[in-house]
Amino acid sequence: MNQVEKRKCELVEKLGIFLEKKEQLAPVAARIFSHIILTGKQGTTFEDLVSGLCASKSTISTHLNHLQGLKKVSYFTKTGDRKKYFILNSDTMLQGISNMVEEWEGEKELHLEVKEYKEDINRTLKEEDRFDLGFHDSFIEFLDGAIESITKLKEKIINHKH
Amino acid sequence: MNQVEKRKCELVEKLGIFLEKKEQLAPVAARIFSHIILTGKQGTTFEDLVSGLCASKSTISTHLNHLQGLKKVSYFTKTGDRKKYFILNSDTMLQGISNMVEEWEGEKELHLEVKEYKEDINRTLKEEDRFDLGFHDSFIEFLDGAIESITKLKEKIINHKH
DNA sequence: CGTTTAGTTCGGTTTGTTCCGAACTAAAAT
DNA sequence: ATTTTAGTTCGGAACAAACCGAACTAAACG
Repeated sequence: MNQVEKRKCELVEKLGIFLEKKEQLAPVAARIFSHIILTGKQGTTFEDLVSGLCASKSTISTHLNHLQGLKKVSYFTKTGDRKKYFILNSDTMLQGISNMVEEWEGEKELHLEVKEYKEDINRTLKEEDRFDLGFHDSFIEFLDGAIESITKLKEKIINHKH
Repeated sequence: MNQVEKRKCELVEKLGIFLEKKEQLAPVAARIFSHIILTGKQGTTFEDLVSGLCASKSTISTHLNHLQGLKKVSYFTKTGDRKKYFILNSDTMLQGISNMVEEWEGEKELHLEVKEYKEDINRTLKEEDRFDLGFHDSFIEFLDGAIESITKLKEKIINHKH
């Protein structure tokens, strides 16, 4: 293996570990995703993945289908060529951002619910046992800010594409 | 079980699921954490957890020690009382924020590394196969903004405490 | 028609996680 | 002194996840 390939492999592992957590994927699924990200527009074939990741055909098949189901990956074909060339789905980045927004909105809802619960309980407690609620307000404020700024990023990316 | 207890139980489950993902905890560990969060300053005893969460003593013991190891939970005691009263560690919120900052800084590093790799590879590719790099710059910009705004939140919380 | 290519499907093994029960400890209460 | 309280420790059961190999399909090639 040459230097470039080795560097790619290392980056696939590193990015794989990151994506495994962020996207909740199985190890090999995350590596497939990484490999496709780092190969780019030329596309990656099934065989590339089997040999590049040292995994069985069945494992690659299952996880690759899973990634396609999640709309993270798609493929193009070439005339007179039976292979599929897997590439990132064009809106994967936007999808990732939408997921972050959704997560944060869920987190905000939860903060509101917990805060409401604590407020109700506080009425039944004596002064010194009461919950502090300031943290919830600050955190919700922060989440609103984060949601706003990532929504701007989304716009920016959408505009940049045209 | 009365209405208030039932509401608490439901919220423990809901918050538990959230914390399980966010803090990478086992289900019962996340529920213990939730239960302690939702009990507040009065503190939760070992027995409260065993009966409230319907889990064995060994499970509670293991996970509670784990949470203490992570500095998420601590306890106070009362004179003439052998029980420990478990409460949130006072800086758990700040710790959570620090973790977010660290994660985002790691993500930024990774983006820079991937971008650098893509730039190097781009030199060897023909025009139409080259990677688009704009996304990385936009995302890094966003991360910088997010890091800045959560750092401000941290300051705010620290000041609020005095 | 037989063979190759490009995958898919299924059953099973391996590995890892999560929890429990039983036996234990150490201090306090009776 | 023995019982109770408040836990801890260890071995293993039960379940779930991740991966593999073998057998399969379906299209294209020779």
